[in-house]
Amino acid sequence: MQLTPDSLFRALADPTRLRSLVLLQREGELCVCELTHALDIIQPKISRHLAILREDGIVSGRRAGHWVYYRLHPELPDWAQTVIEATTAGVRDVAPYADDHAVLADMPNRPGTRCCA
Amino acid sequence: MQLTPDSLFRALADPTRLRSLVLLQREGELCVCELTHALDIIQPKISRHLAILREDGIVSGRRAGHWVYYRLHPELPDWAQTVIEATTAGVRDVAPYADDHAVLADMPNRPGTRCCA
DNA sequence: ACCATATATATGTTTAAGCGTATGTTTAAC
DNA sequence: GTTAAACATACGCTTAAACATATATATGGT
Repeated sequence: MQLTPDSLFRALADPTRLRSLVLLQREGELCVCELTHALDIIQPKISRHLAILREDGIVSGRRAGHWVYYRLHPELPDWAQTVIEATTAGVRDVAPYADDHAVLADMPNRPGTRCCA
Repeated sequence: MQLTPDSLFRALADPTRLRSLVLLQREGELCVCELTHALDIIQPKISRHLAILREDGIVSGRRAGHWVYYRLHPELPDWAQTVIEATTAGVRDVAPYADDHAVLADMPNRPGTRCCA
């Protein structure tokens, strides 16, 4: 199934999905609980939006123990990658995207991080 | 007033607006009747969508006699220009964007064109 | 002044999309 | 096999956005 411009832009049109994608572009891979924390949005809402992005082929998820990690879909068409990159570059320093990144960096007990350096 | 990612992507999420913007990116400037013809969409619908794009600062219009010509807004932020350029490049050859372009090229009596070479 | 053409807006209706809450599923620890 | 944590889905509701049709506002020609 091919990603159409229509479905990509409909996906990007929702603030929760856009913030998630910008964060994924910056971080590479994040689990649901990290997104939930960073965006301060309740878990079912994050999950539902990730499901939409997954169905459109915009992100892919992998399970690892308790956690499910999401990333931008590795086979995104070039133009779509460019769109997401350009947007991320353009909004790095503005609200709420900058704050999402900062809040994530301060998150305690992130899975996958060693507890002691 | 600044263009936010939210408003740009909400704008791009509608097929009529996306097709119009792709065509404007390719052609530079078009009047309402050219868009109406190229997309085969009734005039009030085109006008309403152009009004939305205008209010968001995504396009600008100028009147010239009977006609109103629209173009991408000259002061679009870089990231937004990149988004529109990348999308246009990615969809040039796929439906319905390629057809829109072809239909426009075949349009008889386009305003602004000389009737004889 | 009147008419035709091009474009804009207004109105009422329909459709879709997001939301919160509640519940289901998967995994690992014990 | 029971429990708890992480994640996913289902349901009913509400809101917003697109639509078609009708009408209003330029503008230029006569």
